[in-house]
Amino acid sequence: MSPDSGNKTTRDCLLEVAERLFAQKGYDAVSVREITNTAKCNLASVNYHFGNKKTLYLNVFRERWMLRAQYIRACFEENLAGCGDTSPASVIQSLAEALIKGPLTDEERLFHFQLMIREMTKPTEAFEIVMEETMKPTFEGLEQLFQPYLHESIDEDRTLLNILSIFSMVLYFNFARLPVSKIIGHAYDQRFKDRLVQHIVDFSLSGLPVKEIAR
Amino acid sequence: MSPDSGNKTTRDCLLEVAERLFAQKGYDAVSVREITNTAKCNLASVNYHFGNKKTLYLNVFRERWMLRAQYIRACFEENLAGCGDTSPASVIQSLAEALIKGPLTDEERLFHFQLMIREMTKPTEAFEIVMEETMKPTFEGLEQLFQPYLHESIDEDRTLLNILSIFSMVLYFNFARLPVSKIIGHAYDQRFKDRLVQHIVDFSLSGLPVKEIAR
DNA sequence: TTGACATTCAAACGTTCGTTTGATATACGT
DNA sequence: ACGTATATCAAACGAACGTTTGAATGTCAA
Repeated sequence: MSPDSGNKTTRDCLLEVAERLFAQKGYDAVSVREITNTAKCNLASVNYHFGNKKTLYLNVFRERWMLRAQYIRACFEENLAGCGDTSPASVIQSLAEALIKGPLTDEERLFHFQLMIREMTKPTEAFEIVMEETMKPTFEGLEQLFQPYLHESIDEDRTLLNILSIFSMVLYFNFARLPVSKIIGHAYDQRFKDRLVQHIVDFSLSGLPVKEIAR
Repeated sequence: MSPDSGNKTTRDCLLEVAERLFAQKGYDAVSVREITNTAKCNLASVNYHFGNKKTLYLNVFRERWMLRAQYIRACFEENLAGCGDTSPASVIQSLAEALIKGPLTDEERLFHFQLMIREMTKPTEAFEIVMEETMKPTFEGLEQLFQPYLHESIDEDRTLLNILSIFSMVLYFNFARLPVSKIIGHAYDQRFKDRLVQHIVDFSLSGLPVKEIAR
């Protein structure tokens, strides 16, 4: 018997289903039975293919989450190359587009950032993967890109805070779609995403659009 | 037998312990036994005082989370009154200080935002409390405060996006202390919090501190 | 002192959990 | 055709779960 529909292996099918469920509900709220029932395979297959539930969760990050992170990064670099320059405006635009519109489906993007948020609020072993192999390298790259354009008086710490601020916006608008929709008052559709990217670029470059120089 | 130490009632003690554990681990990762053991009271007391585990969780929001939200709001209004004006700079400064340094202890603040994040990633009935009774009124108030200072061409939606962006920073720097510390490379102490408030104000008003007018 | 009520307690309830087992089915080199 | 390795299966394991029970304790007005 093949798992689920299609020609995927049981192992891959388990990873796929597990990612969705872990992202939606969190590790503890998902049972092995729910995973194997959804994947239409036997209860024991989780332990057969991954040893235990915890290792399955870890492999979701190793084999699926990391892959998506690489897609996003590749998309960012492609976007940036298409800009012709590496000005802060181009960098932020490329980054926001890769993260908000990017190469992933809406569903994948939601899962990706939900898993990320879960690891940040209650870190497990997967946190190291997210942190060391994705965030740190990305942030260091951004730091290098921004550095030549920032005032000389800006030290490394302040640059990092700036990057973290941009990141916090992207993160928030990705995982908190429900509250964002509630506040804004309309759907999280393609038009809104375009607007969001533009907003993130504008805000990151200029902050609030205030009238006077009360800055 | 009184629960825990001190003169608190069993009920209050349960709420206090439950808030801490739910914030740290999430609803499903905390058992009723862990709560009652930590609170040094009987296993059955959760069901006696609250009916069931879910209602206890809900009451953590009703009786504790809402209270803290009110403290923070009061602190914000106090800060703003002390500024003498309601310019965006004063508003953001007052808001950031109330949320980052504020009237709560570091621990309380962490729990507060962890619970908030959990409701945003996987909303339960408590989400309505967070959203309707706290976030929406706050955001509407901020909108009113910012409106007169923003360019006439800025519509309501863009103002809300600006507010959400400021909020996303505050939220992120509050709940993601671990990754922030890892990225920045030093502790989340008082000095850092001062610096954080200053950064949030600066970034919200001006965005990235770029050299030229590449804006 | 008594009776009524509120609270705490140890023990048990039935259910679900993650994991293990041993039998069975399938695939493939020899 | 055979033997071995790989994969799936139904069934069961003990442990932990949320909840219930009924007796024991404390409190206080009458």
